Amino acid sequence: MAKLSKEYFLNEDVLFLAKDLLGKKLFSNINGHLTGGIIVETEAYQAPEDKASHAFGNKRTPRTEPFYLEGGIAYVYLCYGIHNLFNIVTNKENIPHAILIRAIEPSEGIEIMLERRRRIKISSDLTAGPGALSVALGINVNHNKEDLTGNTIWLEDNLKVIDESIIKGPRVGVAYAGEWASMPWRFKIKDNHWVSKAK
DNA sequence: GAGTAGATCGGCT
DNA sequence: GCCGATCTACTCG
Repeated sequence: MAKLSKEYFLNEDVLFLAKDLLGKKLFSNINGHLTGGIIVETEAYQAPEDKASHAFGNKRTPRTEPFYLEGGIAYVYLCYGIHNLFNIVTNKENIPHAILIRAIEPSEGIEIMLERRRRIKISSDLTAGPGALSVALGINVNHNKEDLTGNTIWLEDNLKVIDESIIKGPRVGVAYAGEWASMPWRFKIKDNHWVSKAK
């Protein structure tokens, strides 16, 4: 399958991309271990308007720098002091859009992912939720600003998911963002076993 | 099965 | 010094 190109991530419509990424494959090749799966759940963050984004109001701090780079790179940050959350930066330079990958359906390197997650058996929560997914794929804050068209973390074209199979809903864990918290910018594949359990 | 506390630390005020 | 784009384990039933 074809690797997604730089141009793909430069698309100006982050909501389209968040939806379009469903069904595509996310891979990592870290320390010689190939792991990956099909994206089944995403969330779009579109600053500067979006109060739920770290780059709300074009805020610039060392942490938010990746948002302003050209699309096609990773934004990885530490949440709750424990979890590495993996985002894809999109759109042109200086437009702080990003997509949080919330869940994948494991396909490649399942043994490796089980080991990283310290699990014996595969279960539906292996890669469900942004923190869990990063552990399974071996992604951490060292991969911040990583080029997503290279050979460490990349995406590939795969299934086409039709609109009828996509559920839209409000994003998770962003209640502080007021009216922006209720925007239906979370997308997931309907009836998929591998989506996160978050409400 | 549902509900909740605790973990744990960088970023920002 | 406070708190977060979360997960797990543990309780109770």
